[in-house]
Amino acid sequence: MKPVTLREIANKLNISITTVSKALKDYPDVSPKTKFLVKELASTLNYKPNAFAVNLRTRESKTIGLIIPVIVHHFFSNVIKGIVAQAEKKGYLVIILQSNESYELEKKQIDLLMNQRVDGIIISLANGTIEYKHLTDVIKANTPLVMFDKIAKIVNCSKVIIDDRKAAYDATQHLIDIGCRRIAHFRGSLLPQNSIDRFLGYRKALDDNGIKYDPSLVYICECDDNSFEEGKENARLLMQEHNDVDGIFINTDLVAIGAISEFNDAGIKIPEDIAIVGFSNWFMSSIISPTLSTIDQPGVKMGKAAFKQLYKEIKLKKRNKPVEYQQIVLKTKLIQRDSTKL
Amino acid sequence: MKPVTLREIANKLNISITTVSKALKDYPDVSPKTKFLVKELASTLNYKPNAFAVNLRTRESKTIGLIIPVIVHHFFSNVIKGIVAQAEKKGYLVIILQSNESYELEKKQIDLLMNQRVDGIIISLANGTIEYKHLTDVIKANTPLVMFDKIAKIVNCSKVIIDDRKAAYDATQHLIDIGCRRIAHFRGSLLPQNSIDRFLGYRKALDDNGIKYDPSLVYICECDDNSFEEGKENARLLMQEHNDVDGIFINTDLVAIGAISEFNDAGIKIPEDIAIVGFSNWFMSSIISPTLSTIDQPGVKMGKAAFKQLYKEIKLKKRNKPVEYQQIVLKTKLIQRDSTKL
DNA sequence: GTAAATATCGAAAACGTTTTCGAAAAAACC
DNA sequence: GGTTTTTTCGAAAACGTTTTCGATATTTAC
Repeated sequence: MKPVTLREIANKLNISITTVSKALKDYPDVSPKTKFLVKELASTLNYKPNAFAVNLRTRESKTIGLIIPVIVHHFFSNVIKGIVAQAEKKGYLVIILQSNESYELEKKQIDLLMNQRVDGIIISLANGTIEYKHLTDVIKANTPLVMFDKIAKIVNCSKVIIDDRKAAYDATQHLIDIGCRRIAHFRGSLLPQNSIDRFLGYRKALDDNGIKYDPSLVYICECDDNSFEEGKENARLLMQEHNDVDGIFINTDLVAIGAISEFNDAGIKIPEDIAIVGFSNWFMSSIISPTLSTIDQPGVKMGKAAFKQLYKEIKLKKRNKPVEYQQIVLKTKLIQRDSTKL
Repeated sequence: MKPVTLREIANKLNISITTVSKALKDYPDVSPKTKFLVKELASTLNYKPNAFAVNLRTRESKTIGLIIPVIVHHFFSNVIKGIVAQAEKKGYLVIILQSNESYELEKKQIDLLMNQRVDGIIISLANGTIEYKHLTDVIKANTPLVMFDKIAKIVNCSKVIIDDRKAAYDATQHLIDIGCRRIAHFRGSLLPQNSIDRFLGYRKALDDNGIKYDPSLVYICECDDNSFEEGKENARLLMQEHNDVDGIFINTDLVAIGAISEFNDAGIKIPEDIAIVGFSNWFMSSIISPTLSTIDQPGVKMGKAAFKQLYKEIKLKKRNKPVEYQQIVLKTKLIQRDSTKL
């Protein structure tokens, strides 16, 4: 009933706890014979070391924390998948928390994870996060921290991202290439770095093609959730305010899909009347009608890369070696589908 | 740098560790004055108890394990969301593992969680799971276990499910109500209980309406993953083998969406030529064209219910009280959309 | 045969907490 | 004032492991 301990094994073999422990870990100062006996008995008794005791002693929890804004998003659940898979390979468990895009919750969760003495933390910031003290505190406490996707440039730690600016540039250039000249942009929330970068990429593409930037064509949403509804709402506004727009670059696929749905209902033809490019390559985008052109953002790969970097830093820290923070930039690619096939 | 311990607080105040510990936990045998001093110092030093030490002593980890077949599924990520949210309310953390529908992995992961001494486990079985020893072992070890969605009827523990049989009956009856007479069924994998139940519901509805059951209209997929591709493949087969079918009840929305996509490509009209009902109410189903009629399966609610039950059992176990296992059945409802609007 | 080197073991401290139990001090009672 | 009760504290054991270091026992060297 109760889990087996070293003591029990020691008692049954009439040897000390010390020797049992050493035998199991192949210390050189225990004879082959006792090693054999110990290992055999341990396996028949199905001995499993008590993780708490080990952790207390070694100050390693073999556990990492992951904080993401929302779980129910194709991109994020892919990242989770990548992280969990990679972590398991290295014998690490992952504690997942959802910040719900709330700065306050995010702070509390960081606290929780630190109290749990996780070996490292991977995080994608909430849109509402404007201060970074809780993050620098993690670094000060010497706990490895890796940020991905929604990062804070100012915080000094490793990051796994895509080149949002370039991706947005590509998306906008694509719209221009197929003949769009009045191009709107749904940029979502104002704050997060990737929202900013995508906006800048959009603007740069306009500039480089001699198209005048019109601020009234940029739709911001303070709603903090990049939702389907946001897409519908923005599309409605756009139809009222600008009936001359012939292309839109939209921050996130889900929002783009909301817009498509609204345009479909309103009888506006995609791509003939308005061409649309989304962002992230949600699975959904390939089955909506018309199918949505988008930027492929490799979620699983990002998750794996983030864990790998974290793992590296955990190991370095253990050996008291200096770590140098990496900025890992993953490749994206434009996927053309029907929403931009003129 | 190093985390603060009870000892440090004790030293600074010139009192014993015991008293510090008691003061922080409001034991009655410490004076209000020292309580005040201790608490004040603890908060200025930002003292946080070492979770390992606490756990080692109290044999409570305040952590639960969650094993699900796939994270990147709308239904499952909603369940995760429900569990994580509810757990956080009670101060519990969730370790999430993905079995990838593999029995072997599932076994290993149960082992991992047990070694971590989690306080309880919530699981949705892999399709490949045919033996249940790893699960009964959990129960034997006196660790609360709650199964949801994909359960094993034979295992004696609490379960959170929907009435798959009734839901499937409703879906099939709906097809009959709108005039379908040759109704196929894509049942997915053979093994899991809900696949069986949905099939039985389908069959019962046929029986009750005097429609002869034709085994050749039931499409099984051994591919173990309920995918979009499975839907396309089955749709192709169906078109070759049975051009008289006028309705399909499909095990999962994602598969249904694959089928819709294939039918769309083949120029088969939905619902005029074939009406379709899916299962689960993925978000995607409301935006595909035609929109998909389906059974709403409340993921977040299931997650919350599962955690609540687990929590109850953890508390009961702690007080050495007997627990009685619950079978919680959540309500589903049919959502009619365009794929069955004749 | 003695000295030195090696092989094998175990006692004990430590990780940071919680809780039992007894002791000392203070207060209450007669 | 002496006894009892109450308040307040701390020593110590315990949770299960890891690791240091010293103690035997055995082998090797001469």
